Amino acid sequence: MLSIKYIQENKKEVMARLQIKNFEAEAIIKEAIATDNNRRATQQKLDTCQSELNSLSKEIGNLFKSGKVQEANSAKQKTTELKEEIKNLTQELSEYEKQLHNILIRIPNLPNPWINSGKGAEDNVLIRSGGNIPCLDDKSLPHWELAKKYDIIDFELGTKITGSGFPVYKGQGAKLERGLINFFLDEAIKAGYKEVIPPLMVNEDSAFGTGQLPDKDEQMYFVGSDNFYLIPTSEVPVTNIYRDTILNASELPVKNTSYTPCFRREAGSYGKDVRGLNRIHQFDKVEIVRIELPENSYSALEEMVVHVENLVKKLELPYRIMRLCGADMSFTSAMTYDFEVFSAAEKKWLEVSSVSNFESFQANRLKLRYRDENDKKIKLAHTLNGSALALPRIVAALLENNQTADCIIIPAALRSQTGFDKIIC
RNA sequence: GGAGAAAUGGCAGAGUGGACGAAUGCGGCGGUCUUGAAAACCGUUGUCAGGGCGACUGGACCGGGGGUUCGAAUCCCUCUUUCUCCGCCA
Repeated sequence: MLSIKYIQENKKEVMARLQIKNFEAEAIIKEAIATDNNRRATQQKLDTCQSELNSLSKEIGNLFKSGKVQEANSAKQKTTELKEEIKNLTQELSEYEKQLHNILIRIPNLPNPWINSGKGAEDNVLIRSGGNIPCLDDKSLPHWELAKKYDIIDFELGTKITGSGFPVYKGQGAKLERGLINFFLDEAIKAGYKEVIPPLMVNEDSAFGTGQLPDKDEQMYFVGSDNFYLIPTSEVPVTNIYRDTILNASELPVKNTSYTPCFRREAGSYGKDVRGLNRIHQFDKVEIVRIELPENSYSALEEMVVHVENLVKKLELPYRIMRLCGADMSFTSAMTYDFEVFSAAEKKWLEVSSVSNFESFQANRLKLRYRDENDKKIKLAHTLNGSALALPRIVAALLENNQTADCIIIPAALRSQTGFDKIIC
């Protein structure tokens, strides 16, 4: 959420930058400013009334003490009207606050000034690419068939137990999954991230804090009996560790990593890229989350990109890094890099990571602040996160790219984790 | 799940109707002393949204919400959380 103060002070700039996200801003910005002006005027009136009541109350107290009961009682009558007005103004103020809040949460984050607008995914900017795309012969199989051939991932069994999109990993498949999780966690810890294991369900406040609510509630599984949401990413619980917090500047940066399963309903995406592991309802992901001083957040973003790049390099996967254009960026992001790996049998680029700087957008919702060492003022921190990495599509690419006629070769970097160097029948 | 107790500033902990945004201690920050440090002493030290160019200024906040009252940290209702005991249990 953008802060209303910033909007008030930088109206033109805000509108211009929102345009880059193809967001029609003029009407809503005007509405926000008008509502804020009303809010402030109401608060001023209310403050005056309350001040009057306070001093009247003091007077009454003094009158009673000095035994002037008659005068005290007549003074009491004066408060009736004031109290009525205070009641009305309080209600009015809370109405304006609610209104303003409802407006502000509909305004997306400002894209970083470097970002070009674009029309969609086709306008994303290729930053770097690496690795070699393998040449597979005609008999190469897509990963879902490899999964069946080697009996390592069972989609039908998951459908029986739960429903579609809940695969069962078996034998070497399970070990590969666990090995990848350990590999990603170990790499993150080596890079200075602290591992945390958060709850897999969050309350409404947390889901709001990172921006999943109110708009994306249909993407999350909801446990109605307790009003909890199953996390769609560990970004939600891990970032919310710092909700309603004021950190000392010396505590920054905060660098956390966490492995969790992620749960996504994927409502509305049926039939689209859903074969095999490409889009499933429960999947494993290792996430990196950072809280930074504003002046450091972009160098942190670059560091995170390098970290993720090293992971795909070590896995020897062909990859490319795209910087998203305004039109393709998420509501909450100021700058996002997507990582894609090439899955050779499907002949498709698969998104395996998204690394974003949210600047102060999440922090404002979360009330995540720090004390500036120079002017001692409390300011919003910057939050960033990225997948490092999401497992299913990595597994898909590993299976497809490394297949031979009778086995699947495990990349060297992973063998100490899996304990085997190839998957066989 | 049953019974009881509690929730106050960074922490500990006082405060049961007005002078309390809140004693005191610890911690933090600044200073005096010291070659330096410690100790001692002095000062300072919450958040939120306002008004004012500013020095400042008035408002709200004692777990959340509601109520009683001229006036609430204090009384009442309700919710949440924590602790203790009992029951059940990985």
